Amino acid sequence: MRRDSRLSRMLHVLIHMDRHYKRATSETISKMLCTNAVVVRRTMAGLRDFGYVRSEQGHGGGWELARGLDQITLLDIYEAIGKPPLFAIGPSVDQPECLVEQAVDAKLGDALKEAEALLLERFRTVTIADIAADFDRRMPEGQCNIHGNIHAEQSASG
Amino acid sequence: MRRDSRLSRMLHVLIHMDRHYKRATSETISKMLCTNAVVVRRTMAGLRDFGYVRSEQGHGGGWELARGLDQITLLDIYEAIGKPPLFAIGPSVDQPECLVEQAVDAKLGDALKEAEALLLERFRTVTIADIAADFDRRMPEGQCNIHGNIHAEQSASG
DNA sequence: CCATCTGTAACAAGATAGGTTACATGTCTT
DNA sequence: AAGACATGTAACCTATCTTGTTACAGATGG
Ligand code: FES
Ligand code: FES
Repeated sequence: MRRDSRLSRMLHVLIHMDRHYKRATSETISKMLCTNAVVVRRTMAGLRDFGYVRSEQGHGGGWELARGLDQITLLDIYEAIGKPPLFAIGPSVDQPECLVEQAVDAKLGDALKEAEALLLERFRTVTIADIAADFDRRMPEGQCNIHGNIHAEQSASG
Repeated sequence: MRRDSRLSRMLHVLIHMDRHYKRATSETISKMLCTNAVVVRRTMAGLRDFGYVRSEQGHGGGWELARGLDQITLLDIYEAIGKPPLFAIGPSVDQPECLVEQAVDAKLGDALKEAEALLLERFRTVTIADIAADFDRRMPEGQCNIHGNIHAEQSASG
């Protein structure tokens, strides 16, 4: 597989949980994300450990939000999924002996650090509620009907 | 392997070619980069196609610079190696139907685009000569002795 | 007890950079 | 012309990482 999509996926599911579900099972979430329930548990385990969601086992269990979307930033989720590497390029060795390579990696590292700082600053200042507000602008009715069957089934049982 | 190191490697070798060699074979370069001669040819083929280096076959052949290091930017080399993806994170699907996911990817994409623009701007404004100047500050004698045997052998024959 | 969940280990699949082997082609020396 | 030397390139393997899948243990409530 190519690029790590865990951050995007977790933002997606958190907004759906806030808007459409009180509580959702890994199975339900896996259908939204077009993936497997084990992948959902694996990824959301980090969010649970950081206190952004709660999980309950057994009959009637599942996942639910532990705080409001305005209290969670993109940076929070990025850290909760384990701070995966942001960049796909980098030096070939960690501690090069060659002074030329040291100079190359230093200059390249400066540019990467600047870009990383900018990216993480954006992550820090954007809450998931901000993204949900963008969703509201795209769909004023507040209802996304692509997986309407799942939503209906849940809101009937919830 | 983890992160694409072709940009770093090409910058490294171009500076060595400017400072220590008139002409270098793929074999010699592969020893500098601790890799294989075929990998060197494969990667430098892009630089040749863009006119930054020349290659000559046959006896006495090899690679040489086609222009001064002050005439080559990091962006030039990044493009010459085929513009590999810069980021290791991204959305899970290209054209999501779900409006929530569209909002997530749009917001995430904005942050990534900003960081990418900054990174490419740095690449555009830094020449390889700038990096070589940093090398001079680290090693005023202008000689890196780690692979001194290779350098000596080349400057004797060259 | 049993159905329903999460938690987790173990392994397979898919993608990509990099390493390796093999061979064709071009070029200089003798 | 012969042979050494060097690039050009295809083909295949390896390493690593995210994701997908199967299997099973443990918790929970009817
Ligand atoms: S995932 Fe958004 S409506 Fe189904
Ligand atoms: S690679 Fe820099 S001295 Fe050998």
